[in-house]
Amino acid sequence: MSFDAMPRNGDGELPLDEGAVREFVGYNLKRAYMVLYPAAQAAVAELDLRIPTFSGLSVIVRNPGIAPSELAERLSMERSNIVVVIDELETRELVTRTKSKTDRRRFALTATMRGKRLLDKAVAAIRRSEERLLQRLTAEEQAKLVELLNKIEAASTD
Amino acid sequence: MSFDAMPRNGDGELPLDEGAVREFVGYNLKRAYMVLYPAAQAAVAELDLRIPTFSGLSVIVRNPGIAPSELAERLSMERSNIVVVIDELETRELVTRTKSKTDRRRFALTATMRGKRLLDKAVAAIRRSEERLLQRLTAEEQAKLVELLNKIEAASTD
DNA sequence: TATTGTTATACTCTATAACTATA
DNA sequence: TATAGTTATAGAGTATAACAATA
Repeated sequence: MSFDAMPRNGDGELPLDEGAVREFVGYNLKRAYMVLYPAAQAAVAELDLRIPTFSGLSVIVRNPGIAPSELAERLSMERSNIVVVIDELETRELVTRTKSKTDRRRFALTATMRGKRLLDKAVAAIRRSEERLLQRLTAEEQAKLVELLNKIEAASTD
Repeated sequence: MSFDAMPRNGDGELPLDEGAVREFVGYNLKRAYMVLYPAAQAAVAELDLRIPTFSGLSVIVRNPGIAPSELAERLSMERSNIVVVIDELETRELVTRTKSKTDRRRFALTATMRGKRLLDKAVAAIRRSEERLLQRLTAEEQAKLVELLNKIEAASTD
């Protein structure tokens, strides 16, 4: 059984149908992402960070000596775009770039104390943002959500 | 109890830590989105459609006579960007733009038979794409995922 | 030859400002 | 005065191509 769409009178009185897009997981994913992303963006903007720069810093802090190409792969970013991120971090003295001794093509990236401290602030800011926006989800639901999202991510290598 | 990050030797032998970004729902959301989105993009590209254009068509088909501004609100897009979408759809004769009689500022958008047929093909193409990428999720898991995503989306009005 | 870092450039989606015609 | 559609433009994130230095 099916229903034909009802013609509209142009006055906006009838409720709008969502359209076929709603059937897709990808669309629902995007709509949720568009809630969390701008909020996280605003949170780190107060610390003069962009999201890609924050992400880069967060990986460098946990992996002292990491090379730009490794960082790029870890974040699924292009090397050319990672360069810009590292430039930002180095200019602000949040990260140091030192030449590798074993392979002189490479750089070793290390977070400064200042970088670590700023990361802590940024993490706290995004946490506050997500806490507010994820209020309707229990801790179990949030864990389940991440689990399901990670299954999709893992499917990319199939 | 905590562990200090282990310094790297620069040869890429040690496994890389994910970084603090992984704790955030937003990051996991993005990673999953970056799997589904390019796949959907490739699917509709075979029909010479962009994702925003496909989305617009899908809403117009289900809401004959809808106005551009209503379409923009339904898809959370700017009116200025919706104009481009409608231009594409009208040029390809997938949608007709006719002046409203009750309010001459408005247009009534209606999908042509050709538009409806193309939408069916596009929907089928994205379905195939998602079926492949969501294989690791049961139907119940997919439903649960959408439910949780929609809770996040609903939080944007809090 | 292949890889690392780099630069320059282009592309997509999204956002903002200003204009016109109608209301 | 407010709204609908429109145009032009800018922004952010991402992607591609080419190059020098090094392996």
